[in-house]
Amino acid sequence: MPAGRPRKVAPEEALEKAMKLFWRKGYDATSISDLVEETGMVKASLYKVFRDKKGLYEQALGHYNDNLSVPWINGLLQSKSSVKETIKRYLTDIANASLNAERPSGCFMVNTSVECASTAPDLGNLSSGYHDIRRQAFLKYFQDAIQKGKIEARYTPEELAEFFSDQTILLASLAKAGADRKRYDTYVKMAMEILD
Amino acid sequence: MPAGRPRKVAPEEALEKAMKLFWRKGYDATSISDLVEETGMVKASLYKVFRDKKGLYEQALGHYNDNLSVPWINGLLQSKSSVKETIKRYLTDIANASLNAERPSGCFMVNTSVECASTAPDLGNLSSGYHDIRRQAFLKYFQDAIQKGKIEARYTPEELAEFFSDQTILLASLAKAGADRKRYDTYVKMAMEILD
DNA sequence: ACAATAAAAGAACGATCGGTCTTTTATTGT
DNA sequence: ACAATAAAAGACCGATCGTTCTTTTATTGT
Repeated sequence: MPAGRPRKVAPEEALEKAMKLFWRKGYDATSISDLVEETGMVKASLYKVFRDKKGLYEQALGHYNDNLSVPWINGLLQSKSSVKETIKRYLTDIANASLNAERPSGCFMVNTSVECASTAPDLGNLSSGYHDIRRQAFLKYFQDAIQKGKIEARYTPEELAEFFSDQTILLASLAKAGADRKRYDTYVKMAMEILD
Repeated sequence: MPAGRPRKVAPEEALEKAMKLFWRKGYDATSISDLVEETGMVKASLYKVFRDKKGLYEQALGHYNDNLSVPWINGLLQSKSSVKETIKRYLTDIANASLNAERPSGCFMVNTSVECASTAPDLGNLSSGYHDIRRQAFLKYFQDAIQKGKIEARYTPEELAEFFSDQTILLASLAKAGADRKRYDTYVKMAMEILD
């Protein structure tokens, strides 16, 4: 342990809580005071550790990608089920998460793209990069599936990756637009038709 | 003309300009000063005419619905082309609009849902209502199309309305997530498959 | 015990926020 | 000409914004 007064809150914990707050409220509507209250970390330390509000947001978004988005997709990639079952699971998992009132609604990456694309282009671009990572994971999955003959190649892997990766954006936004379980079920059923 | 000093800016013009600014920048990131500068209307008059910031936003969103969303869908309803052509036109029109750098990106209603659903629930609910109007228009269209035998009824009108109305949300968000023309084309081609 | 270290605690910064109020100016009806 | 009207013009409000600074306190190494 280094010299000096010990931290009240570990940076990792603070980042986790900041992520959830930004995810729920967005960039502009979340104030530094909100973040101090939520994380329990004192204001000066927030600036010391995370540089400034934008720095904290960037790290929160990276934390979301590393701890939620990427593991989620890796779960997909490693599934031993059929392609249809795997993709359907992915879509319904998003639906379930979106309808879970405990969680912040939507996807942090989508929220960022929509809110920040015009007003904070660097945050928008950062988010676009994470969208690309998700699409690349889908691409890898479909390339493998087609190569192994698990699905017939009616579309290229690139097309399938584009389509299903993009469904993440839609499903994440649906709850915010007022959709309930029934509307989610209808939508997922129809989107799955692309694999029939 | 009533007594008193005449308006520098007509309320209708101010509303139009306020709408575009809110649409582009969002609720929180748009300040009253921004609105004064953009509309040319003095601050006191903005408050006199539109009550407050939220009142102006509500009216701007209504203006968007009445002047952009509803006419757009009415154009759809009155199309004499085939269902597939009509729907494809609707989707590609959104893609074109989204890729047009002149326009604010995305759909004002979607932006509102995503930004405000958690932090300003009344604005979120207002937006949900307009989403419902759009879905109802699609419902009417597909009910009519199926009744007249213009498409085979593989899905109920409700399901088709849900699916294609929801594509609006996705397509509007795609540009914000960094999509280019090619990705739009791929996506639209695949979404159209639901009508094959 | 004591210097060095580093975070907590919280005061303080100028800028801007949404919103109101007073004063001036332009118009209409008489 | 002149009272009535209503918007323009802009000063002004307290609160809050993001950010920095100083002071106090808790810890480590000697």
